Amino acid sequence: MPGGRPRSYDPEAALNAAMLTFWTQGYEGTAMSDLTTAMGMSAPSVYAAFGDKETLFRKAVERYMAGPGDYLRVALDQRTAEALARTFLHSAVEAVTGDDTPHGCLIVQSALAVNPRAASVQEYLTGLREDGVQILADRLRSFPGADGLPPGSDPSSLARLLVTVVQGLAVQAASGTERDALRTVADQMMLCWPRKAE
Amino acid sequence: MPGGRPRSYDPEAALNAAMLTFWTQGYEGTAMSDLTTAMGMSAPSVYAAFGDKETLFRKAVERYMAGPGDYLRVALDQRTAEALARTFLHSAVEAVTGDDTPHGCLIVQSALAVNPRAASVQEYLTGLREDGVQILADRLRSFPGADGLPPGSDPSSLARLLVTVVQGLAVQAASGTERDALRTVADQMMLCWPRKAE
DNA sequence: GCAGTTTCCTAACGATCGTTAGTAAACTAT
DNA sequence: ATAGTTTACTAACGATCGTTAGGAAACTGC
Repeated sequence: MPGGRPRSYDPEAALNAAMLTFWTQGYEGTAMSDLTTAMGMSAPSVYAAFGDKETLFRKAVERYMAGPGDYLRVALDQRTAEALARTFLHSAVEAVTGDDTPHGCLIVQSALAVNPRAASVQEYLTGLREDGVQILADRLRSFPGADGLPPGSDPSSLARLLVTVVQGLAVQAASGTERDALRTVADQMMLCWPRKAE
Repeated sequence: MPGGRPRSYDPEAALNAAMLTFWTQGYEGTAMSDLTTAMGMSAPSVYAAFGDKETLFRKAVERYMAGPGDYLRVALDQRTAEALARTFLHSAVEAVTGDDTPHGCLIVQSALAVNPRAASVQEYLTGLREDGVQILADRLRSFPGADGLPPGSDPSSLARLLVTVVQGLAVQAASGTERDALRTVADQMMLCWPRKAE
């Protein structure tokens, strides 16, 4: 089983560079020439290794969601509904204003301003975000007794409100709003999170 | 003073068509060919009448903010802080899920996924959104006594929270989330709006 | 040495991007 | 009619878009 010419790039590092570029500029705002420059590869090598632009984008999104974009996971591991909300908001703030990463959220960044030609990408991303709402609502419902929401609260509505706030945070982070301002938003949101009357 | 050949288009209607196109596809997602088709004009006529793409975009934004995008104005006219918040959220929901208009917000739609080449457009839109936060905060501070916020509340934080929620609403509306789901988000937000203890 | 295999890159593909000469057409005033 | 003025349109500009032939280069096994 012969070996052939060895690769001159690191696939992990190349995919990471592609992810960072999409994260900064969004799907449509990123040109193949931007990607080849960032990845340090020629265009034919990119196509051979990762497929066309949309396929590469989906791989970059998967990597994002398994890494810096996985701020939902930490929240789901919390033991009370309130801790879930607080953790979700604050880890989102940190994630969208990271010192070593682009500001904003790759998913939100690529979801808007979409040309009809890229409709399949938009649908893909919308699905991911709606999945998030569902997962969050299910988890809010799952807490037993005192760990859960106070009686009368609507888990779906609260889940969607949380996701809405996080998307707004992502918009502002991408526009340059300071991390501290966004922390204040998260705190303000938690000030009015529903609690049991004591 | 001679007249010359008469115009064969209505400048008002043409600018309106351009606004709707940018609203749907964002600044970068809209090609000049999309605009000429929607406006019913040839490219040279568009350039003669409105200038280049960025100039036309700014005129479209001005028109948007004076018309369907002016949901802040109604809120500022309210007589209490709580009514302001409620009106802002609900008129935003209606505006971003209009039956006769594209879904989403033109400003948010064009603010993300921006190629470095269009940086000037991004700065312009960010400025508009930060202006909104400031205006909202000032108005929240301006209500006298019982009409205003309860003691201990931070007008700036609440203003930014409101804008954050509205931006999240715009993201979801553009992605196809139903109007009723967004109304629920607005209601849920108002359920936890700070009130005086009674 | 010589196949066989895999990756490399230069160069180009057709399509579309935003933009603009250059000219024909339609009006008013003399 | 004719000159003057304004608008409309065809056709093209150079640049960039995403994508791909086609062939040289670098490895393994014989």
